[in-house]
Amino acid sequence: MPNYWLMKTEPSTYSIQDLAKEKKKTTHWDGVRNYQARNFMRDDMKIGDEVLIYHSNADPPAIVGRAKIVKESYPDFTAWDKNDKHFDPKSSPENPRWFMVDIQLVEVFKEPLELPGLKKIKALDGMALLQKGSRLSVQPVKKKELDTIKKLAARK
DNA sequence: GCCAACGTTGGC
DNA sequence: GCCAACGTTGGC
Repeated sequence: MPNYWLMKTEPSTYSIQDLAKEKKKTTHWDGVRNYQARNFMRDDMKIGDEVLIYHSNADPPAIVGRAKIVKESYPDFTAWDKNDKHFDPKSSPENPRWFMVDIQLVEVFKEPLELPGLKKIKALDGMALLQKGSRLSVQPVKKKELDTIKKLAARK
């Protein structure tokens, strides 16, 4: 039983267009420093799981495409790098605190599904992304929600 | 740039 | 273990 996910990124830092330029369109999703998000990546993400990519702090914020998990969790080594923005002195190679997965781009939506529009879709009412105060950068998505998103993306 | 909603830290 | 202070996220 595959799972479905949504992962946020700030396009000014790393956008889906950046992902599209990567070798094999694959990247490691580093920098997550939230325990709940980490647990999803470390414990629940399996190869082949589908992922929606979301641009936060964008104008407007939007779901911009899809990816899939191609490598299951392993330690986020950027946490050990003093010069990294997400350096965490409490994480070490012996006792890693943070984890990441590799994802590969599947599709960049022709037109981004913008947040204000998504809010109007009844079928997405319960979606974690649309809940007030939801800040989780890695969150589960229900099958029904994923299907709705795919349909919306295909319609454009 | 503002600020509400969260998450984390650390004193007690 | 409580909770105030502080830091971060992210829409607007």
